[in-house]
Amino acid sequence: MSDITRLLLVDDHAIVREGYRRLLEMRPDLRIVGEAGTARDALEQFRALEPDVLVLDLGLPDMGGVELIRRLVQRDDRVRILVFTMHREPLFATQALRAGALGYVTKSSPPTVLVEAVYTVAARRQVISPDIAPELALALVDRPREPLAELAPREFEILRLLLDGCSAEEIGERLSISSKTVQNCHYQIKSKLGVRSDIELTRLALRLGLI
Amino acid sequence: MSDITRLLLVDDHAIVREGYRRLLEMRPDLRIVGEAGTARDALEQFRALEPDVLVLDLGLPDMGGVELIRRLVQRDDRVRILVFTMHREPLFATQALRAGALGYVTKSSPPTVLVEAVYTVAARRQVISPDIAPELALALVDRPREPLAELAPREFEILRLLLDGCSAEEIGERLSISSKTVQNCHYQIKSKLGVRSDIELTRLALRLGLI
DNA sequence: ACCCCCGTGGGCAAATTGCCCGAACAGAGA
DNA sequence: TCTCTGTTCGGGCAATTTGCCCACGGGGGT
Repeated sequence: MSDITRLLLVDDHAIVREGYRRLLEMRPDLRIVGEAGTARDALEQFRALEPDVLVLDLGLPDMGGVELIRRLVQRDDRVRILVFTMHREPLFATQALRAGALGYVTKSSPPTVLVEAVYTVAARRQVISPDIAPELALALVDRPREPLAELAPREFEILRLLLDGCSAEEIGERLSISSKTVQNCHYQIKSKLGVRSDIELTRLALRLGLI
Repeated sequence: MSDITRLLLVDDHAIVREGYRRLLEMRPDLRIVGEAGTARDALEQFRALEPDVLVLDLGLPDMGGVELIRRLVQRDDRVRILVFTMHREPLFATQALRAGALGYVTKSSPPTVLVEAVYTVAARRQVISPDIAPELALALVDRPREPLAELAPREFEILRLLLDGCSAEEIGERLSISSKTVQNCHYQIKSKLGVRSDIELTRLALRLGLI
């Protein structure tokens, strides 16, 4: 095994990606071998390049980040994925880690935290950025059975897109599934969370920190 | 006046800020004189440094970005502010531009768009990133005025009941009107506020302080 | 082998939305 | 007074969505 760690960066904002690309490239033992702005692109490049670590932002335009993690893990459960995102909510972290990510670092973290986390994940060890670790721990202790835990990964994914204001058709297009499936899922979500209107759904999501 | 343009960067994600700091610093006639991660910090540094252009991300932790723009403009209406954000929604752009920002560029834009926009704003000219310009124009043609002022008193009343989670029938009973009238009203409200779903409606109400 | 959950979608009645319309009723102004 | 304009109230009706059913295929567990 080489002593150079090969990275694939996935982030839908090209400028932001360029930014931390430079940050990571300053390390002589890290090499960025590819970049992607969409999940489709990421999957393709991952197959072609076989990077050691995948640095992934959630919220890609064409597929949820969690969904992408699931697919990659399904293909090879030894993939090393470091989630690097702006989302500070414990829910996102738990979803991502449960899906198979090895690390979770927020974009609010100081630059060194990201760099260190890349090395940690490369060594197949788990890491959570310290700024959200306490909340994450508390959230899991306080409410191991919060309503959102009832949601299947896919439902969680679709919920996020719905909360972003996407229509069923838009979501169907992005995820390459029928809009009917999205509508069914929408119904399932409301059913599982015990709300009867989208307004109540949004307010619940607000209370749970999803917005 | 010097031919060097002095910039102040405001973004709550240090890593992201570092990223486009480097991008902008590659231009010899641009100089980043300061950075801030909070609105309070930004105000303080703006007073101290008097930069030519302020590059601002919306969604600071301590104050809304629009509110920060308002305060800066109130102090000196010649400030040159370039909003640089991930938000692609026309609502954010209109709010920011009405508050007094000179430019609005999304983080989905290619790097060169940001750089060009900085020069444009430095020259006191307005700029909108081309990826959202069409939607923004259409949104303004459709609804040129302040959103909530458009609502008739009755519509406002019904809006509040809707936001409380009441169904159309419940509201109809309570107000002694037909549920059909409530539904029509519901539609009128969404139309006037320019939202397409109840989820967007709820989030807009949230931003406007109705919840 | 078995079962169960998950993701996927068809089907279909019931409800809601989107957008048209008109009536009743005010207050404002010529 | 008589129009003009705006608000409230609702009917009508097509198009869409919701609520709830079912089924199929695949993975994982036991």
